[in-house]
Amino acid sequence: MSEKIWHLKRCDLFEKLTPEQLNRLESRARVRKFPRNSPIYLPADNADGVMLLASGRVKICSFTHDGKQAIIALIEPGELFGELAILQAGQREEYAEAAEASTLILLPADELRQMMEELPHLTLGITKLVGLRRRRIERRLKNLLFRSNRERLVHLLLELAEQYGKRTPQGVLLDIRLSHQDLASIIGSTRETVTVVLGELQNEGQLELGRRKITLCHLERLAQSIEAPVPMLNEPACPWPPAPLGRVSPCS
Amino acid sequence: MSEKIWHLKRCDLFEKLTPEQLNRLESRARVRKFPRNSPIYLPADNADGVMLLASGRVKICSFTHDGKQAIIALIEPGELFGELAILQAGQREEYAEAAEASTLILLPADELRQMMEELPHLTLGITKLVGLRRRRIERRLKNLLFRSNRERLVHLLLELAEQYGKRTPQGVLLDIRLSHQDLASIIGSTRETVTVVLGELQNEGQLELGRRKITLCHLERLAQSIEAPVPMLNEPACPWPPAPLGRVSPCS
DNA sequence: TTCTCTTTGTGAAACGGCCCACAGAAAGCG
DNA sequence: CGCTTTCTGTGGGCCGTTTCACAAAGAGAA
Repeated sequence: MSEKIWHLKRCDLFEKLTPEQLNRLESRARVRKFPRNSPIYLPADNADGVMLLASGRVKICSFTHDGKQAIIALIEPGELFGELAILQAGQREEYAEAAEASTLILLPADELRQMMEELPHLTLGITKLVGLRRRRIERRLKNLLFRSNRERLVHLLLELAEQYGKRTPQGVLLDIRLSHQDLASIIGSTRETVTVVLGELQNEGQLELGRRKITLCHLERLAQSIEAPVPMLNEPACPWPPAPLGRVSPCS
Repeated sequence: MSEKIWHLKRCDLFEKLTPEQLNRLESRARVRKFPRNSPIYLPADNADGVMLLASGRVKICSFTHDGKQAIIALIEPGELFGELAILQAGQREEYAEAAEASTLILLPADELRQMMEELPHLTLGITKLVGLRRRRIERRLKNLLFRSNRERLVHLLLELAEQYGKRTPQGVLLDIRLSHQDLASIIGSTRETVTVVLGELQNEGQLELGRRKITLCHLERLAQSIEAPVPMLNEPACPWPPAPLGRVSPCS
């Protein structure tokens, strides 16, 4: 029980709740665990709850008519997902799947709705969350329209760098395990094309490939090549990363 | 002044406000008119207000690196836009342009934020608005990924039918004047390709083309051909600017 | 370790869509 | 009313992507 509360408090949205409110939310929350690659919810399921990811990693996807999957978003621990259930019951248009073994906390939508009535601040927080994600998706839409596969891929890499990038002596390591197929599912391309383009970028010295591992050597050059702003990394430890002491990026 | 209130009350979001609240909002609102094709706001502008479209039609767009424009959304009278300014001041990523001569009401973001603090119901309404649009855009994203130009175009036509379709003896008329270039800007294609695909669809008897005018003859067949649900038309029993008196929709 | 499944790499052929160039038709504007 | 601008229609060459087929290497499990 204290475990649930601990996770709830970790989520920005709930950190300002009073202990009573937290207890109330906690009493109606349920913890569930999902093994790797198992579905968390399907479009056909009734959307009556919001999920808070405690640990693991979740993919939000939707099936295309020809059986491929499109990845809409990736969810990290501490993030909420399936939050549109608050606004509208019924069915979802997407499904969620555990990319890794995951633990999550289920919050009943009706409870949240009720709390939102009483706590304008909470509602505002939810609105911001929804709005932020909308902005993110609008940006993705814009970056998909009219752009070549190469440009889309580079855009994606920069986005991933912003969220998952860790500075290392070799460059910025994308600290998330994605296969080429996953990348293709995000940018709407094919696995082969992604492999080829990544290979090209490696030959150009812009990045280094490993198995399910990518290190960007020249963030600035990459960004420049598609006329995008250089992303600022969101590194957990030190907010604005003064490079590791005594180290200078070895990129020529 | 009563004109402003009249428009405010027509917006679902504000219909539950008390007269005092309405007056308060009204006193800080400003009316502005824009000629056809003039910019309403630009990405560089400070995002300090939300707009309510009173009459006309607005395009929400963003420029691509190579100078093309991507149309993100179309706004109809009675709809709010630029609403993300409530959540986050600063700059927008998109710009708005009057597709026709338009009148709109400017609501200062800080005033709205303040009212939202006091009126959970209003906040909930805004959240729903943002969420609804997010869902719409997620659907578009899904429909763009992995689909051919033809499929994307048909999808768009069906979407437009849902929102702007009017039944006529010949079929469902899309009651919105869009050029082939506009359609291309929405689905991320080229003007020529849109022209060709529309021509093909006409040859197949699926639709009839006029200048900036499209009539879908076989909604069901069209929907079937891309395995999409048949859209149900949202025919305004009482359209926003109430139709001129003595006029009845001529739908058979 | 050994076996199996996933992931990555590569090449050839076919196709779709883009770009460019041009022309007629309709609509707006003075 | 003419004139200009916008919109639509059409064709050909070209480049990027997909598709398919196959192979090797790493990861994970027993």
